Amino acid sequence: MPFAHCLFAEPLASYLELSAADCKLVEEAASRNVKMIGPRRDLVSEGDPPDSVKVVLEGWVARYKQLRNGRRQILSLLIPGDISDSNVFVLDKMDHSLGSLTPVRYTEIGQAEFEALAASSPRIGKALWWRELVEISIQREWTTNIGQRNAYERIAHLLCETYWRMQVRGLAHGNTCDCPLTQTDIADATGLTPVHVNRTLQHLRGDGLVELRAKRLRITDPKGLQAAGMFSPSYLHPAAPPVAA
Amino acid sequence: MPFAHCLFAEPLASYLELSAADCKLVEEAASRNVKMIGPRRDLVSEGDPPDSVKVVLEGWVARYKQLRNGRRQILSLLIPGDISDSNVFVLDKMDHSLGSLTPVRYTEIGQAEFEALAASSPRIGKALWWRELVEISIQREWTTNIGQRNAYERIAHLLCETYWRMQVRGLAHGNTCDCPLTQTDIADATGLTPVHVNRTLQHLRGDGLVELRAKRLRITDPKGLQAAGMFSPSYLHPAAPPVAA
DNA sequence: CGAAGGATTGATTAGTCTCAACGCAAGTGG
DNA sequence: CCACTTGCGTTGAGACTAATCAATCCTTCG
Repeated sequence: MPFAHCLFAEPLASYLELSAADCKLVEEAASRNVKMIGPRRDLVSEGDPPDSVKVVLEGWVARYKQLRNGRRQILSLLIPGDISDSNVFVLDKMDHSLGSLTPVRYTEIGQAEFEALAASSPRIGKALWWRELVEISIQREWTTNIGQRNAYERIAHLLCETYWRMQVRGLAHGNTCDCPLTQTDIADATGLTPVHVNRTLQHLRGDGLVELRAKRLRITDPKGLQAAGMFSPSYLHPAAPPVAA
Repeated sequence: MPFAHCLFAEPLASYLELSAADCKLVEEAASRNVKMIGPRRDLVSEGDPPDSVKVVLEGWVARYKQLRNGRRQILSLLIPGDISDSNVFVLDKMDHSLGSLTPVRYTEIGQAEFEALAASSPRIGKALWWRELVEISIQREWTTNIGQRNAYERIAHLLCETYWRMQVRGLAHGNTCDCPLTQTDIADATGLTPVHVNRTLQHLRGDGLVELRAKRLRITDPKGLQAAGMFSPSYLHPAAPPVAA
């Protein structure tokens, strides 16, 4: 299944030069147990015992926490090719949920299979650690984004990061890419109100930096947007091409 | 060196029942290359190539990012027994810094030694993954804290978490523990201003929940503070005793 | 004793939230 | 094929949280 190969094995391979044999192992693991789910549904809910690692093949997934007072925080976005936490098995239960933003096609890899995969080659094991470190690195950047930047900067940063990640996966075309986020999603990801997100997006649009309409993101001024969001991609630790400038 | 044992090996051991032999390995790794550093100095700076894993033996360390506009975000706090990221070696360079808040005694474990340790026993490897997952879990909670809670709740949550972690390590006495954070540190950790932190602490104190004076934290109303901060320790995935109530 | 860092206070302003309404487009059922 | 529904985006007015600026106080320490 070339699709699974392209999106799961390749990001790992690009960093670590996995051997053809390694790639085959990864590819197989990611094509064994493919599932589909509709939009706005939980793949895993808080409290569930973690029983498998998920690999997103198609569509977007949000990692989020729901608070008792009704508010929710989106913690991260999983785009095609992303993996939910490696080795979650060592935890007793999920402290957050994974929910689809779109219809999603994904793979589940069980504990035994995952551990076999991780142990099958030192390079694969290392690649999985790398993915995990990049994930925590992104999480730290989000903490910083919400803690230190104002609405305008936050949203600019989020959109920059999103476009950048899509583009590294080969999912961008020119200055545009899919982006199924609603303004409410953006609000939940940035710690703002939907109303304020709306006004801020208008502001960004008015400044000629980005447009976000009909589930598509178009970056009209890449340099400007990066500057506005104080975005510097080093925290993504990419073995990757620079953004189209 | 029983101290290193107690603070580094034991947290791992408590979760995974490391064998005596495993403990010895961990203990040895953590006592080989001990260093000291004064307060308010960087152990590692952004941009440095990561060459070792650090284990905090004594004192507090903050993981932080410095922004160009002068603001800084404290990303997490390392208390005695904590490790900086396992396997950082797979990254090209640090995207944040580690700075001491107090005089700190710590250990550096180089790449070869660390990898040997991780591979020396499946239980140790698993324990290191567990630590890493707990760390990312805490980071997610911080994102949520800053994104969704107001100043009063944020600070209550931070102090709850801090006390809880200290107490799990055996570093609390009754309802008090050391806490070298200045109000400016708390501000940088919660995305607030020092001035507002000051007023909010007065508020918390006035409500009889906590006191923070002379580098000591005293929780005067544990239940109340947990409620105020919406604190529930499940995200710490503790194999641990409940907080003194 | 003087210096310096940290804590505290006051007055003012800015950024963001809240509440409430309305618009628009796509999908659905009669 | 049209009327209704529903989800999402947009707008306005007013309230409030937290930021800013600036000064003073307290404590610790050399």
